Amino acid sequence: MGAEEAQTEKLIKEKAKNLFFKNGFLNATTQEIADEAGINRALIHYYFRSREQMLDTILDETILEKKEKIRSILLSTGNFRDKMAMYIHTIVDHGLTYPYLENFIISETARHPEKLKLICSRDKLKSSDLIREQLQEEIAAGRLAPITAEHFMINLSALCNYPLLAKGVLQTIHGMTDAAYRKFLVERKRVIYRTVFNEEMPEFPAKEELQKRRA
Amino acid sequence: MGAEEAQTEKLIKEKAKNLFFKNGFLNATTQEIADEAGINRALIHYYFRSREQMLDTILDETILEKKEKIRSILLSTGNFRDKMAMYIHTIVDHGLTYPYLENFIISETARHPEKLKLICSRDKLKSSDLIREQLQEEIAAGRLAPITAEHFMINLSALCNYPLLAKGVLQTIHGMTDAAYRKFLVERKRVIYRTVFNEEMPEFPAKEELQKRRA
DNA sequence: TTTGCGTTTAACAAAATTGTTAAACAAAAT
DNA sequence: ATTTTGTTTAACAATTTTGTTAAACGCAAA
Repeated sequence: MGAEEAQTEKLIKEKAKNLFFKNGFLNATTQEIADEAGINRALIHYYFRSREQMLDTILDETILEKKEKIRSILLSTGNFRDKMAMYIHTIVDHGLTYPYLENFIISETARHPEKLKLICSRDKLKSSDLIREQLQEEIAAGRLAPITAEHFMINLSALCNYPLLAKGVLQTIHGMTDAAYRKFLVERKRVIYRTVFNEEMPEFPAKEELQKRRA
Repeated sequence: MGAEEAQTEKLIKEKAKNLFFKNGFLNATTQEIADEAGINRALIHYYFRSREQMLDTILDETILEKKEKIRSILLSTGNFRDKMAMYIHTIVDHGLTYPYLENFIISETARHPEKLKLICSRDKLKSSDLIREQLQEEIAAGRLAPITAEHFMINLSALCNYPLLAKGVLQTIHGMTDAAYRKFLVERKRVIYRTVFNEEMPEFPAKEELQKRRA
């Protein structure tokens, strides 16, 4: 053993994440997950006790991962616009991996509001709180039209997340292949920045810088 | 019967729509729907043959209703910005009734892509096609920063729909009651207009005008 | 009244999904 | 070699969910 210790458990989580967050199969059965991972269905119960508990685990992990990325950007030193550019990059790139994550959160928590409360109660500061001060500076300096931190943050979330959420719909309407969709998302980074700030996105953050952050 | 002819069928559809599109119970069972409508489960099969077919019916109806509203606005005569203001009003107001509709579409069609193709194939023109000409005029006249019709329309969709999609999440994070959420959505109409056009939203469309359109 | 028709129901059947258990298996420790 | 420990499996049981059917009901027309 040793080497394979948590191997299978990891494999199951990985494949489940793919089904739910990458392919948007919101109602994947334990059997389908087992098939995807090439293992027996009972194994899922061996490692996670129940389907429910496995779901909670992978959801928790994935949300935490994304939230950590966001926090580290919003809490970093640096000027406001660069931070926001970084935010856009990070969210959109994350969405390239897990386009349906937000969608999953939304429907999962519609059914189990207590889970959402638990998730939210863990971080004391909302992301809008983390940008409020710098945002107000920007506005005071006349570099940005007046807007509350909440609306600003929701604008940004909306512009970044919606194209991910609606992946299937957008691809079908505009007849995009997967490659075309990826290209479209990359374009969108600039569009989002322009829409929010009404000016071109600076080249920073450089790709190497992004790589570092992502690691 | 006569009077009660399609009474029950309508009731079932109504209640199902509430469960799915208003409350976000994406996996509501036929039993839950029956309970909600205060009728026997078998009735649902009597009227719709199967759960699947009932789902298709109410989804079709609701999408069509929303698309008709959008089309009538985009195809109406009138200047570009007023149309867009009307669009924002309409989408957000529709979302007050059915916040989880988009969410439902997304996850339903992730599982059954052929349904999405069917829905999309019915209208030959995408909404981005309907605004392209006027949008380009605005840009040519220097009243709007250059942007493709696709990105513009997706920006608008994102800003309008995301706060609806994420209703539960937003309410929980910001501790909003239902009343507070409604107020927030109304505020957002102006925010969206400002974000897209970088200027205040005109008072038009007047409330009466909106009422007429909605009817 | 009773006949007929659409509606509604309860009871049953079938299928799908989840959860459990005991036994087989493999690799490391004794 | 055999015992131990953790892993994997197949077979079974329980539950949930969907779909079917035959009979009861109520109202309108004959």
